[in-house]
Amino acid sequence: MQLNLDNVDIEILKFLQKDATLTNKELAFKLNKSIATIHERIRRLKEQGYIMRIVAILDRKKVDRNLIAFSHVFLKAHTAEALGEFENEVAKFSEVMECFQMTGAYDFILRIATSDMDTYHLFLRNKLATLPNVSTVQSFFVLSETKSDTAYPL
Amino acid sequence: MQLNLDNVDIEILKFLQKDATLTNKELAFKLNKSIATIHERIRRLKEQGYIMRIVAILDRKKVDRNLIAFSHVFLKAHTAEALGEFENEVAKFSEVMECFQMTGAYDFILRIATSDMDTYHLFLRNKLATLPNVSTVQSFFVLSETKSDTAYPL
DNA sequence: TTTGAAAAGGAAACTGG
DNA sequence: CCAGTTTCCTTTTCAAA
Repeated sequence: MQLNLDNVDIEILKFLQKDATLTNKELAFKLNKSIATIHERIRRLKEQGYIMRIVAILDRKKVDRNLIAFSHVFLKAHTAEALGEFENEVAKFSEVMECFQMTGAYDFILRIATSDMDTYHLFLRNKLATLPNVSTVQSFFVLSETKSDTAYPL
Repeated sequence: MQLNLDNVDIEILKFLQKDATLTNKELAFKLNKSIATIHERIRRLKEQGYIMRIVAILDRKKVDRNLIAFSHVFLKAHTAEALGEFENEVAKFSEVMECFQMTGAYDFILRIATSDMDTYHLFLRNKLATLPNVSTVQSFFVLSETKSDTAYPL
């Protein structure tokens, strides 16, 4: 795939993926460009959808999300409606950070963030397992997070 | 767990998790507080580590990371050194976005981002599978991303 | 596209209430 | 915690190359 980006764009994206509080002035200095050029490049990168959003990343342990689980879910029915309804319902649960439909042995992988094992258990029993089409759920729990990166290498 | 945060802090974090380009002035208006108060709250939230960093989230498909795989890795040896060395080596691979040590049937779950299946295959053969202690790798591929959130509910 | 410069607006630091 | 003020810095805009 050919990226529609030159070196300046790529460098800007690399920096902003790590630290989006960098000012245009700081980026201009790092990249030997004018402030106006940096400004225009970032405007285009947002307009064209390369940069989707700028967000604060929180320390999950400080906001009481100590337990991360990966839940592998297998459904009973596999019609388009069944899949779609599961996706809709599961997206409503605040514990669900991510939902992926998968190839292979499972239908979905969910990443669940809760405060502890008790809370996960309640989520599983009272929310996830009550969805009409859920057949089996296999849960894996994170012991430690070795690498956690939101930045794609460019 | 008792959070060390009042309602104003929580509202600020909710907003900044969604959009960190909001100005202090805008937040002050939304929360009916003074600009000075918002400024001081955010300073403390950063200082105390609630806000770890502010980053740009890119559209991965636009930067040629079309394939996401979850790779379940089982190791041969399970000594502290073996685990630690695997973690170190795997963190160096640019394709590895996340690495979790897990409970249950697998030792690690990796989230791998590559441009396509060929590239994943090369990564698996030439990088991951060459690590000395790797016993088995089971790969699951994302067909579609239904929910993808970096914001923890508060 | 890029640039420098000007205009507009926000952040930071401080006051006193 | 807030309103107001001053200073400084950044963003935004624009005409010209």
